[in-house]
Amino acid sequence: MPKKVDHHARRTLIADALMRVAADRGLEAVSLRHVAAEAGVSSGMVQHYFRTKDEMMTFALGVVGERIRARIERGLAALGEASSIRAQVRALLLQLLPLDKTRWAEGRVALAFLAYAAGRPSVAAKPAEDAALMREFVAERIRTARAAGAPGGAEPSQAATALLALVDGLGLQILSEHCPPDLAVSVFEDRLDALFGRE
Amino acid sequence: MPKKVDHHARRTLIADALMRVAADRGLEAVSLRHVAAEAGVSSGMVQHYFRTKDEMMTFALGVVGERIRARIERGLAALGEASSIRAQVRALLLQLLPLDKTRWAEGRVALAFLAYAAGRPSVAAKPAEDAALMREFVAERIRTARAAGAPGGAEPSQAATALLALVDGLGLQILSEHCPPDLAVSVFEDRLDALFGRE
DNA sequence: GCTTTCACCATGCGATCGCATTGAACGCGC
DNA sequence: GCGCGTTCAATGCGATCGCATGGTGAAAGC
Repeated sequence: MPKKVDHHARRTLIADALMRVAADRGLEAVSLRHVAAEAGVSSGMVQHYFRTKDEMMTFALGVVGERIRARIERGLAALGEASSIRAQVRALLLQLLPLDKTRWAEGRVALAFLAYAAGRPSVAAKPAEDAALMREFVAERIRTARAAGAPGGAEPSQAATALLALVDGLGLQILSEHCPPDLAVSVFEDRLDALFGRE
Repeated sequence: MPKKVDHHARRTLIADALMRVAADRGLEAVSLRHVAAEAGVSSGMVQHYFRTKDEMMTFALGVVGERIRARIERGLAALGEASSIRAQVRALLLQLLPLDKTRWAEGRVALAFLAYAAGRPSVAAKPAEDAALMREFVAERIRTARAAGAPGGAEPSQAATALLALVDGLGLQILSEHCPPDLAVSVFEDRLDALFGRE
């Protein structure tokens, strides 16, 4: 075999450029040529690693998902062993809020992709699956917290849906600048208090 | 003056076509030609009523906002005079959830516009203003409900932000099919119960 | 009746799009 | 050292884009 090249690394490099373009010029500015220019490579090379634009988009969407997943995992790991359920759920969902520059840009891209994926079921499948897993995770935590004496309320899976929706909504408000980040966090913490008790 | 034509009606006709295209083929399929074809007019006419594509987009966005506003007003009016505060807030926010075909399509368009308006401050200004008004409306209702004995909680304006965010998030989940509409409604009603008491 | 004014259409320009094609450069197995 | 397959750059095709242009037809004003 000739020239050994790390395919995945190259694809990720290109996907990064795509996200940079999408974050500060909008998804409609994402074209093979623009992405190639942003990545500092030829457009021929982009085509070499992604046969179609859709393939490139889908891959980039996957990268965003993977980044978020990794950040969540890191956040949970940084919590240590004997952390409270509230702290775990808090750590998980806080990673979904666009509170710093990185996550803000990522949120912008995610929003653009959300609109892009609407009506492309094959593209939306993976994120939907991730969301379902997350809901189940949160629901499970609520169940065990309730068993340990946390105040009751709606059905756990329903409460999880509500909490996820609240976080999504807060993220949206931050991205569209309808709400300062710290207000969003405080709203989020209030809801956490109601579910798991104040700490 | 020659031929009298209702400018606003023509523009609305075109905006309607734009929304139909955006709803079922995505915002990136919105072009002067496609919109014109969908509206059954020549592309020259579209250009006659909108000097630039951006002007057309902005107008269409305004139409969506106006539709939502009108629907809210109708919903509130249908409530009659002596309706409870809970019923008023419920009527307002229920109009924001994409519960039927019409509102679902509208939600899709709104989502696409949200991504479009990101990074176009002049486009995003009007929706931001509307959102602020709505938050103030809800906050005010919460204040008067509290004065009349409703259970306390977070600061009214903060509670309003939370409720708005929840509705936004639920809308998102419905649009991306992460959550069936009736579950979203039930989640929403639970939150209403917590704020204003069950009825 | 002639001009003016507005509504509308047809055409096309320059740019950009996604993508296919072609071929050169390069490192490996033989 | 020679063929071979991978990597990547160059080029161009056909389609489509936003938009400018110039023209036509019809109603209103004098």
